[in-house]
Amino acid sequence: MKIKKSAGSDARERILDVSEGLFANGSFASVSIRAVTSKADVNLSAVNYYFGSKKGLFQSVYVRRATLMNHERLHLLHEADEKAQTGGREVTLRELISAMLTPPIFWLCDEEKGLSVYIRFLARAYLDEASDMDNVLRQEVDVFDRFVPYFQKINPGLGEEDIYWRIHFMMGVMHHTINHLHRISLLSHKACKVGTWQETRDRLVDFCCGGF
Amino acid sequence: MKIKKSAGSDARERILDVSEGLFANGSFASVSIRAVTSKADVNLSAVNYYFGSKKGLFQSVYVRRATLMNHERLHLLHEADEKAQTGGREVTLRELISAMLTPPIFWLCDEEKGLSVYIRFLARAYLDEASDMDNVLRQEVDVFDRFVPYFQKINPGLGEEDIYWRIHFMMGVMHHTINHLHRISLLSHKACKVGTWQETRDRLVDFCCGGF
DNA sequence: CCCTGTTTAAAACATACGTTTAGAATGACA
DNA sequence: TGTCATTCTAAACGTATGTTTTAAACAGGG
Repeated sequence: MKIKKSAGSDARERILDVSEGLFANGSFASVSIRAVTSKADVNLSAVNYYFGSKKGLFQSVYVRRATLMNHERLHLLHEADEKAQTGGREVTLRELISAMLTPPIFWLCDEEKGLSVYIRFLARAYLDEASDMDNVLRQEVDVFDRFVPYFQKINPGLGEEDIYWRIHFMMGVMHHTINHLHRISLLSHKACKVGTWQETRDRLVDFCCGGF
Repeated sequence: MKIKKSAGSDARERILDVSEGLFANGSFASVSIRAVTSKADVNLSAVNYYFGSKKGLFQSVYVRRATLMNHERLHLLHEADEKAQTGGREVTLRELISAMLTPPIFWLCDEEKGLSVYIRFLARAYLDEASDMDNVLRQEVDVFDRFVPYFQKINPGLGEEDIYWRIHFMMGVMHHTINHLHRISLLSHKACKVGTWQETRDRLVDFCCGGF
């Protein structure tokens, strides 16, 4: 049950990398510790040694990058706020939505750094009961709370309830886009191709701006 | 490997009902045949007897209701088309979107008939690699194809590609709404409550109409 | 009634799973 | 160099899994 947090050898990191990938493609139950350890080229007991349990591993995969992503969101919000203040105007709806969606979409499309895997992991983790995702959400909720006043300033007619519903919907579009990006070509009989991440992000932001 | 299709005893139906519920709440791998059979109060071997395998069971759960739902969608489309023709006008965007979203949302919120369980099952099945969902999608794709000309007539400026992207986004909002309906109250600090299905549907359709 | 096909039942099979244990290797520091 | 905590390894444990097998119960028509 003891969970090590000290500066791990690279074995620990390798386990996180590998399991992040496997959890991104399969459900919690369908990914076995043995699959993880053999692919990470570490001993079977390493997972239990470093993370205490399979569930501990899963949560560690989440934690490793979550804070950074939400930090990026707040950074973009802050940037937009500053730019608006110096320009003597309000933050635009598009800036707000873009601040929320750009980090995950950007990460998603950045194959090089392996962040894309994490995003797919995240989107899947939302649905998996095995991972205690209410705690996960709480971190995101805190971030979204910071956005709410801006939405209200832009559209004073909107109640808090309306705003939360729409944020909720937005996350829906995003997670679905993430999880089914490859399927757009099937759905469209190959008419659609997945382009750059900016293209995807713009389409998504367009859609969400319209929704708001 | 033989799959029975004849008029089954109610054991077969009971297995479908129970596993539909279990698969709606957990991943394919996390639901065991033993959990299904014991809850359905049938013998362990019944699943393999009736459906050949666990995967066969999963697909049978899907097939049992899929055709009906897509039929409802087409029926609503047809209805809207007729009403428009007699009125001497075009089918509206809202009618189109409503035709696509109403059946699943309606089913989702109809606790009585147990259809809601199927919708949650469906939304989850989209993400589960264990179930060969490309075949599943093909059935939906055929239905959506019937909608495309209408979208084009409403907005001739839109290319096929744009339309498929937006349909894709719409499905995203819907599946997310379905899977996380209970979470809206957490996200909003209990400001939002889940009301009637019409209310949910209207919010959803509003959002999607805006997106289009 | 017996025969035939279908359905249910119990048991066993082989394998895969998460976890634990006991000990070897390693490396830092005295 | 010897000590000690940390890291890694190999093996085993107990349990749960999907599936198969064998045979019993059942139903309907000749």
